[in-house]
Amino acid sequence: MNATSKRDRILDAAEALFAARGFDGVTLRQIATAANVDVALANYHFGKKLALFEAVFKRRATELNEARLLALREACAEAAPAAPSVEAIVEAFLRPLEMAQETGDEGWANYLTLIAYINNSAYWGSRMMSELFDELVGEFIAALKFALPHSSDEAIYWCFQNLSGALTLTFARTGRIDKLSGGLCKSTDLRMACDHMIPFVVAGFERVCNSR
Amino acid sequence: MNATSKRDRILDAAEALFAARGFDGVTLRQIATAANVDVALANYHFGKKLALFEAVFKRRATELNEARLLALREACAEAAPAAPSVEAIVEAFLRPLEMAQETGDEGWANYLTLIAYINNSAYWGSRMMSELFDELVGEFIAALKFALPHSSDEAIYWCFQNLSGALTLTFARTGRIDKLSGGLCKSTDLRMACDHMIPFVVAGFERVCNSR
DNA sequence: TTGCGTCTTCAACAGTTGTTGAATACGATG
DNA sequence: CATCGTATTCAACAACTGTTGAAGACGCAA
Repeated sequence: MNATSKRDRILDAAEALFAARGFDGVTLRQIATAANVDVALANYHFGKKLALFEAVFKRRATELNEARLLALREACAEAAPAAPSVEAIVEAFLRPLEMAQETGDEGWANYLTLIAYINNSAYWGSRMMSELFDELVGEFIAALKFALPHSSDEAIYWCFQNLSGALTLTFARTGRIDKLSGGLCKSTDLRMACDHMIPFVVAGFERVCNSR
Repeated sequence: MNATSKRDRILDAAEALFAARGFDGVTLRQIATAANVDVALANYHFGKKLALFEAVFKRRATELNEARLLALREACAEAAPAAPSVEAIVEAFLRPLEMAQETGDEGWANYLTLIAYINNSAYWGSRMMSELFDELVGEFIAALKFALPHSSDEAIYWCFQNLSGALTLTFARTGRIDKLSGGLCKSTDLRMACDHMIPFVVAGFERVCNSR
């Protein structure tokens, strides 16, 4: 019924389940059942449970990073030799995520939820995010420093943390905003979230990073 | 060596461990060991593991909510009959958290990290946050609508989500900003985080919620 | 066919999990 | 003292965990 290989089915099932319940909240048997596969097969392809977790996390990282980096380079090139606007930088950071969603691929949505889980986790956060995303984030921070030359570095890092937090909670798709708004806002609607997040974040950067 | 009751020691240990590793990442035996207590005692006082988890989560909720609500009421009273400023509302939401930290009580810091874990979790998020915090959040949203009369409700909810996300990631204390900034910013410094978060968030609200 | 490397299944392992019920200690009340 | 309710410990349960090694199935080359 499913055309993909068993190896990919394991990755997909693990992606969905790890995103929903976290590393410790999921058993290999649950993953195997969801993937319609024998328990031992996960071990054959990926080794230990932790290695499977990392494989899921790494699978889509490079594709995502490349799309973001490309968008940033374009924004910088358009504005050169001047600095790009903060808005252009933030757009480059966020818009590629919508494309990921617009493919209609539920896997991408699960992946973003997994990122939210890891990035917000006291245990996994610094352990796993740095390796795959710090280089990219460094480029964005450099661009922001260029766009906000009067700002202290400290202010830029804190503002970026605010951006990262807003994004992370949106990725998590907890459904809380759906309840709070009485159904007016849907936490699965990444496009609407970004449409409101971008001007919000840009205004924050401009106010905090221009006054010192 | 510890003057507190065993029941409280269990709560404290569970708070710290659940915050660090999540519900499924912690065993009752780890909690019992950390609290220097027998395994079965947790079951005697709290029943099932899930009930202990909820007890930890509820323990400090009312105190936190009351402090926030008091701050909001004061801000509203000062401005009455006009609406309070967005800044005053956001301050009322965030400043009580610093007081929690300034007591030097490590338990409060752990509790806030636990909130971050729950609020950002796809599984626990809407399940547990609503019951304890929705009433309070409703009051803050009402105040924000009053302070931003030209805004659509939709915009206010999305902006509040951004605020909530920024706050959540800061609570999580993942140490990632420490690495990114090369030690310039410390994720344990809640006061510095709030000092940058408040103007950031206020600027976001004002821009997004005044243009429609 | 035979062989061979890769993929997949099966059965089982030792260790750990949450949870329980009986037994024991404690501390106040009578 | 004895009594009683609460608090705590002890030992053990059945269920489930990640992981493993051997056995089987598959596809392809010779």
